[in-house]
Amino acid sequence: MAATKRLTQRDIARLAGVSQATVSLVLNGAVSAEGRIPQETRERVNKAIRDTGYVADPVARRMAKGLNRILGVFTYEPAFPSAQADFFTPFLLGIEEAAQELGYDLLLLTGAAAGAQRKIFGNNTRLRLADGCLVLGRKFDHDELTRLVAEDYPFVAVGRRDDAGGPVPYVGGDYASGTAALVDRVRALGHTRIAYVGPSHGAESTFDRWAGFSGAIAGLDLVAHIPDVAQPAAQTLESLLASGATAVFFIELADAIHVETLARQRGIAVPEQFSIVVLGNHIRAEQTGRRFTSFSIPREAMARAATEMLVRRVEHDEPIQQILLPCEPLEGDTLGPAPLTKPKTRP
Amino acid sequence: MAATKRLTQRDIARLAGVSQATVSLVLNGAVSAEGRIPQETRERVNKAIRDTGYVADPVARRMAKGLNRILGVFTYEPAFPSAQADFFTPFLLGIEEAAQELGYDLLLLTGAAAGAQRKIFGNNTRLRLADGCLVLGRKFDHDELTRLVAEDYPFVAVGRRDDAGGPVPYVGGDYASGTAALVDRVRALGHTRIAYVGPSHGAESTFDRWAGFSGAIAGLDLVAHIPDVAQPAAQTLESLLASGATAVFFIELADAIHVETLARQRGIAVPEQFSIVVLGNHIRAEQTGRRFTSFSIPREAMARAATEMLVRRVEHDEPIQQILLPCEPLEGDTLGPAPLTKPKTRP
DNA sequence: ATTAGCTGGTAATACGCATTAGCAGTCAAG
DNA sequence: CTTGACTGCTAATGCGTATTACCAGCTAAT
Repeated sequence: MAATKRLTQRDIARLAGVSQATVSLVLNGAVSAEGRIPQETRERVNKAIRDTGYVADPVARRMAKGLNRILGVFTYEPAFPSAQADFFTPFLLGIEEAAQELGYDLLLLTGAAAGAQRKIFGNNTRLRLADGCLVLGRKFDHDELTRLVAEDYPFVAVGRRDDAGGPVPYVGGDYASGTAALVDRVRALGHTRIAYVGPSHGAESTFDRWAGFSGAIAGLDLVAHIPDVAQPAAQTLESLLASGATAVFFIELADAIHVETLARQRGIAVPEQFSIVVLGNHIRAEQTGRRFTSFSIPREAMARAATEMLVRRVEHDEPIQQILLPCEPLEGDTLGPAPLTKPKTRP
Repeated sequence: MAATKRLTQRDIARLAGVSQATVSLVLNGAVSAEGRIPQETRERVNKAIRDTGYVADPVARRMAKGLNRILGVFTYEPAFPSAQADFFTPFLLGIEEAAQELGYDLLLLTGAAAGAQRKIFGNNTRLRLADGCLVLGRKFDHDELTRLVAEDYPFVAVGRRDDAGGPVPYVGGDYASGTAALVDRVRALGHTRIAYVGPSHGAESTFDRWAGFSGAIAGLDLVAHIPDVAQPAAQTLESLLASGATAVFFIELADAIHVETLARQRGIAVPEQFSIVVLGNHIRAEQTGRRFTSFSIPREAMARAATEMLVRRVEHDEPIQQILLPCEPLEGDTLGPAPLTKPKTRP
């Protein structure tokens, strides 16, 4: 149980009867000194390495070279609590897979919590430990983003982000097109009076949905827009019915569930009398027993793409890119043809 | 958009009109030079730091001091795929929380995958980047464990582990006692003929359950032991019924679910005619609609304790410890009093 | 015999920080 | 006015690696 002293290249060098520099050269394939070191010497060095089980200290490596094949992962909310888990898990999965394939390790920046809201720039920002960083979260801190951009530290956001003193590199989901496609579908099914439940501004993801929506509703009547998401379902349902809408777009799955449940209780058939569309898929939606018509968010693919983009940025200094992945429509069973008689409008 | 060159202490020193050493001293609270640096100088340095947003490079820090407040997390299987997620998530949650409280960041060692099975010791072990490491997984590689122990690298296993050329530091669940307590409960309910479905050896967790089981069944008849877990439920159920057992212990929740479902289909009431006990709780068990009698596995607490132990080991060179946390019984509704007439034994 | 070119290496240095030894200046005591 | 203690700071060094510049020894060409 002899406390094995840390092995260094110097130790290997001594064993192999060469210099530390030679060990390093052998270790690194030494392109610049390709034919320089004969097979025999390599053998001796490699033998010493094998015998001792030496591995280069990654810290020193990074010190010397400036890179360490580590990607930071910053989440604006703790990643694992079950409340968040459903949100982050697919992203983390994609990141982990891509990182593994690319030979990178992941540094979870959990330490830098400043009160309730997490901060990238705490006193002790360890961000720099990593070669680059992926940033996730529902809501970003704009000032921090600005600073990240300004410092031109290599990072990639998962999810589209507005400019922050410059373009932000990201991989997001094309919510706007996804939403627009659903609008088209609704139109094709004969609906003319539609409603929208959810804010039209706020986070980028919210904004994009509204943008896609409002850009696609030509020829349709937006008879109700209920921006307040938190209000009771009964009230929402009342407003919707009163408006004469036959198809409603929800930003929040939760709202859709409440309203649908309530509608069913009141004997209003979905989608026969009333169609519901949710703007984005959500894990655990199946539990409700109802498969809402919506579009898919390719979370895993987004994360993978973001990771790969980050690595390209780190390794090849690739310029900033912004990518939106398509969000395919999900059939579901809450969108049907427009009813011939509008519900409750002609008593 | 001037590409901000990486700031170093030398830059700060220049700005504050002091030496790099002074900056470092100010930065580190400098116990040894407590009163040595006057407030005024500190102010100047701190101002420069504030103005520039300087943060010390953790790599250099680690280089110089040997520690960097990073904990490695090695999982023998990918952590986030949903199949595994249910297994790892509670652990990761506990680790993340504890790490955050203790001011550590987490390094996910994903990179060193060698084929299907992950390896701690790849060519390029990055393990040492962290101050210490937590090791998780259903199945450990014994040789790697041996090596970890031999190198006396600070690590802690989550889950009990057999000696590997020396005691392995771990925080585990006390499956043996948890199992024994369930056996006692079964006995107290009047059962005399019992069965066990699952192997008696293999991973430590399996072994412990069997050990707890076989050590507690004095006075009971073990009328069936079906070590093969993968066989069809019908066959298992046949064997169990044929044996005349009135209470069955399952290692695998999945088996229990299949058998219970089948039993119900055949009109055999659980637990009236037939009691089922599962050795350990499992996330997502609720989805089956049946709450199986079992014991809880305090995964989050285990992970927290392991993290704290690791930090003590790193910071204070604490000697190796082995801790088992109690697994409390879970009432459930699949364990009842022994039936007066054994099912199907007297046709 | 001198030079040029090649082979097989090595010495030296940088990376950014922590830490230790020690230096110049001041002030009080002797 | 010398000594000693103290104050406020800095120079120097080490951590383990990657990399560059360079050197010794040899051969082949001039």
